[in-house]
Amino acid sequence: MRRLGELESVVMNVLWDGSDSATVRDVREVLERDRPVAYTTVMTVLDHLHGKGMVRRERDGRAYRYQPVTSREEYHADLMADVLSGSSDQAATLLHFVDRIDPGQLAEMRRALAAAQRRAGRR
Amino acid sequence: MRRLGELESVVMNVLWDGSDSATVRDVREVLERDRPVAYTTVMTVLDHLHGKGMVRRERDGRAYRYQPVTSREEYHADLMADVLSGSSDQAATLLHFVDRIDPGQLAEMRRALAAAQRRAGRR
DNA sequence: CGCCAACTATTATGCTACGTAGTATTTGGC
DNA sequence: GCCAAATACTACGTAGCATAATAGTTGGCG
Repeated sequence: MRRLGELESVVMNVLWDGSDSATVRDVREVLERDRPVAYTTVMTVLDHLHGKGMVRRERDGRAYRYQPVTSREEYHADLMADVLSGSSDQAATLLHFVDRIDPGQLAEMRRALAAAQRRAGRR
Repeated sequence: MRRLGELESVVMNVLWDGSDSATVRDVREVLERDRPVAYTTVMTVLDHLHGKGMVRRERDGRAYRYQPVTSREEYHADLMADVLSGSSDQAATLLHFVDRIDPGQLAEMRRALAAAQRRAGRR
């Protein structure tokens, strides 16, 4: 999966934070709260994101409406799975991984595993 | 944590595959099996890796001997932990994550979690 | 039904990281 | 003390990203 640049991440977060699809104008309005940015800059970034398969778009009058292909959490999960699959010793990597994360996250992980097991059992 | 480039990854893998520390010459010899590469190129890359904190080095006569700071698996685990900590909803991310990995890895994860729990209990 | 504001498409420029390597300088051992 | 081998310094090309200007298109209103 392609890595995102700084502005690309910011734009994705705007889309993820928004309740539904957004136009270039919509995204730009949010960005403008922090700093000036040209309409075409936002447009180019959204076009890049579209090229990377991060967003879907559809016509709405003259404009496109953009929306994320995956949720923010799915995206992060994909990234994590990518890293793991790139490891030559996944078992060892997982051991180190659970070593690195704090107890709260460990508990979450146990819960997630239990849920996965339930799903697997039902199948 | 800094991301690695293509050649940087190759060089790290040479170090990780080697049993002990390696000089620029050593690394270059391995790389030359696949393609020609200048001595200074390897040197620069190792210097970059040193700058990124990926390798440690010590003098050995005129040369440096390089060795990885972390194991390959620790590195991958760090990357995964980085991605997770960058997520705003880590519980949801973990849920998706366990959804993405195959049953064998799930079993590994359960084992890793159990080991972590044992360690935590002993403390 | 034609115009124009709004939007997209195209093109361009600067920056940074990386890959690549040449040249200059240092140094350890014979 | 010399010199081969190593490092230090410098440089250049490429690619991705941030940024945006300009050129072209179009949908809806008057």
